[in-house]
Amino acid sequence: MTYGRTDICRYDDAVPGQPTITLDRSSPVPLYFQVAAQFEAAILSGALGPGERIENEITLAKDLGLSRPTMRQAIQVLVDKGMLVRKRGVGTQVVHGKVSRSVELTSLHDDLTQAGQDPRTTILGLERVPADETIASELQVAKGDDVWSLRRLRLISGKPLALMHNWLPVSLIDLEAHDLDTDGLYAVLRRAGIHMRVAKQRIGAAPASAADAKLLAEKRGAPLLTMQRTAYDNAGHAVEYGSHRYRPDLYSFEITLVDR
Amino acid sequence: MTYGRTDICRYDDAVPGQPTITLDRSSPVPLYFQVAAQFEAAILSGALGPGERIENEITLAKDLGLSRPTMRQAIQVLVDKGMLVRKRGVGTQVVHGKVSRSVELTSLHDDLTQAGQDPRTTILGLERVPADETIASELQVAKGDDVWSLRRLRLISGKPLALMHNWLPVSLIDLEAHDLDTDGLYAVLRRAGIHMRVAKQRIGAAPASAADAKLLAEKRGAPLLTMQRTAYDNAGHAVEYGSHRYRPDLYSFEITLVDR
DNA sequence: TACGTCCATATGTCATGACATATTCTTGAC
DNA sequence: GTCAAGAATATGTCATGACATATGGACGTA
Repeated sequence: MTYGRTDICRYDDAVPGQPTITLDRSSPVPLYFQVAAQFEAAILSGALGPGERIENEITLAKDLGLSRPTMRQAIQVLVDKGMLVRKRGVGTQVVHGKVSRSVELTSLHDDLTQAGQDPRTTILGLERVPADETIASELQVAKGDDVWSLRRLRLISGKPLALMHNWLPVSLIDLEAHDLDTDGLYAVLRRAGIHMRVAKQRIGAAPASAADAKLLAEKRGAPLLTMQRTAYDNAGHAVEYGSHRYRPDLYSFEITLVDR
Repeated sequence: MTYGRTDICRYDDAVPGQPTITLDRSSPVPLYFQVAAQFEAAILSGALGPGERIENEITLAKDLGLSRPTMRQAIQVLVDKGMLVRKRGVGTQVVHGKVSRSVELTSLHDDLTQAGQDPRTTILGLERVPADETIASELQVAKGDDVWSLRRLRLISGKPLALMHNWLPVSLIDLEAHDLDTDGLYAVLRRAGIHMRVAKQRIGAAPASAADAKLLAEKRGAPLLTMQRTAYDNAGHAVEYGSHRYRPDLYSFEITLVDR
């Protein structure tokens, strides 16, 4: 059997509950990713329920016309996401418990948009300022060097949700306030060809200062959820440092941990 | 060249900065894991500094007598941990910025012990109680079924750090208070042959209640960091549900996110 | 009936080989 | 001297094959 550039392989499983997988070998999207995405969709849609076992790797690979390593790689993607659990000698099954999207390398704006909300943003300030000790260290620039300072208030359904303060190296990008009105910071960076690769976050809690309280419509001293994040690009250079405050009644962090 | 059961391969690189890797093919520890662990040690010790490039996969594999997929798998472990960054056509390098241990599937007790602290625990209560709606749903048992209810106060250097409330299915294990005096809950579970595989956490903030405040030596209404966690074992069954409160001046969560 | 052994099953680990593609450097032409 | 084409390099993806090992059930024996 020979595969042309536009071959499409379909695999209709007779077993009820097993999803229908479609492969497009002409697509630039890797095969393992195509398989993983379709299994993920099946799990999220409920076609594959919690605890349900999927076909074994070898059979799946054969039916789809793939090698076992490729099939394994596809399954591994979902195991890493905490959606599937492998049991040696037994098989692979969907995890119990409701599957929720885990914390990924996205901005708050992305998160909210994907959740079907309609986030709005007020720019409180965009200016170039000299980096203090902390900012210089996080962004790997010299103390006193100019950096962007961006302060924003994020609103959801008209209610203030988060107070965000970001710092970026001026060498990286020319920020314009009107770009940030409609899109999130990360969307602007992506358009400029800057892609995040690694980020380190610290999540804590702190009382609202008088200024915080006024902007977030809370009382002074009220508990706020805080997050500091430093993000790095492909080259490993610091791209952004942010210090944010969230209203805890409107926002929380969800994380899925997988032991390997 | 033939490998016996006790062969030891060593690889001394002439390039400064490249770590010395020792392989033990008689060990039950997978080869890729041995390689990854030694690279990780080299990075954490500073022998491999931020931004430093490591040898390419093919050369490394050849020098160590491994296949490329195995070498790749070893590197992938550290890429997943956010310690290495791959750049196609260029090479693999250590990420910039200080490398910190990311949030893993460990308990607070494990975290503190590893950090060289000396955590102490006070058991506030250990009893069997009927599960309410929330607990029953999280632990996948019927509402009203008996579950363990465990309340503990964690202290560090004599200061109260966290107030922890855990629920576990009674069918899982027989909990004894004296076991929990010295070790953490997760250590007790591990000894009983119960291994966590996946956990879902939600991190937020809330004001201290009067009872919280008294136990944590804070004022009523003071901000507390909160975390709810449900952990699942190999089989995908819920093992533990916990609702915890932390003093934000003494504890925060650190997370490393990696985009793939 | 209870227990232990054996076997089928499915994932875990590892080797070899091949081609695709992004990146960077070098070389050559205008 | 500058820019573009091409070569070198290194990771990304995929196929094939083999053996190791944990799990669970079936079968046989005491």
